[in-house]
Amino acid sequence: MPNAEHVLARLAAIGYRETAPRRAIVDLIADRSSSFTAQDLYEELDRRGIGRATVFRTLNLLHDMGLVNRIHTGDGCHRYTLCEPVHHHHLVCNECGQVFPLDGCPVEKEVQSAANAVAFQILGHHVEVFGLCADCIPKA
Amino acid sequence: MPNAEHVLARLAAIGYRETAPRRAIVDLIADRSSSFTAQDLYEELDRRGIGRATVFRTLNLLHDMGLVNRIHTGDGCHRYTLCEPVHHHHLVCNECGQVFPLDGCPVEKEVQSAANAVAFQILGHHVEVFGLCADCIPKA
DNA sequence: TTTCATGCAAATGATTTGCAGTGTT
DNA sequence: AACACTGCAAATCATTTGCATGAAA
Repeated sequence: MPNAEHVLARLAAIGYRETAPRRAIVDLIADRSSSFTAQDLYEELDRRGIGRATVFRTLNLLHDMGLVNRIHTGDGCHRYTLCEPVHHHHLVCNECGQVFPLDGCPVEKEVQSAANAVAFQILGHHVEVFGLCADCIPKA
Repeated sequence: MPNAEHVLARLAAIGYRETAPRRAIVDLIADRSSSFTAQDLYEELDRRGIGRATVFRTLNLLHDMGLVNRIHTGDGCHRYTLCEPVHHHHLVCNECGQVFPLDGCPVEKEVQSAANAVAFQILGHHVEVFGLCADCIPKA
């Protein structure tokens, strides 16, 4: 669970500048225990004068560096989580966005033999498991 | 591998009308061996006077009925495949969109115990494995 | 003839981009 | 002083929606 300072340090190490907006965004992300959307962050940051574009740009930067995880939901937008750069997936609650990490990856080995059979070179994969967390089951 | 007539019949059975645009769309889909986007279909169908909205509406209908599979790619839009309504996933080529079905599902059992541990109710999941097919490896 | 489906164009919503000004190094 | 970074607004892109017309039952 990388904290805000750690993330900023990583950025600086690669030559990115430590700016106030980036710090604000990373701080905000570090506080979240569950997943969030770009819009969630923007609603907070808009008041502080930080633009939408900066939110998206920073999120992309963090994602490219492997510091945040991008979750492909079905509803048109993405959710993000701040997490360790170890390959894993999540259970994602449809209602509140809370995430529960899954240990290991059920896909990698299982699929490799099928790929070999057709000479397919696997470059990556997405797995998203969605449903309702214990808190939200009553509401539905 | 459901053919066009079969799909139309399924629609009719539930009370949907058999219209010329729907027939054209389903025919076009049935001809594709690989995956396609809504845009792919629209480029063909536009000439025949079929509107973009109808393409999306029909694709949604077919997807809701489980007659096409929706693939969540990273690049902002969806890909679709016509396939049997049995739960499975695919290898998807980043270059040409060709798909290779995977037998079985590596996720369902593997993840259930983790879900039970936190009283999470699984409603569904996405799995997309992407990479390069044998034909496209040389190009990259 | 009643109801569903269509095409069109405008609306939406998430994300990106151009650009001139600003803050970091 | 260079140049990366920012906010803003306009631009994209995929997809949806409102509405009046046209076709299927």
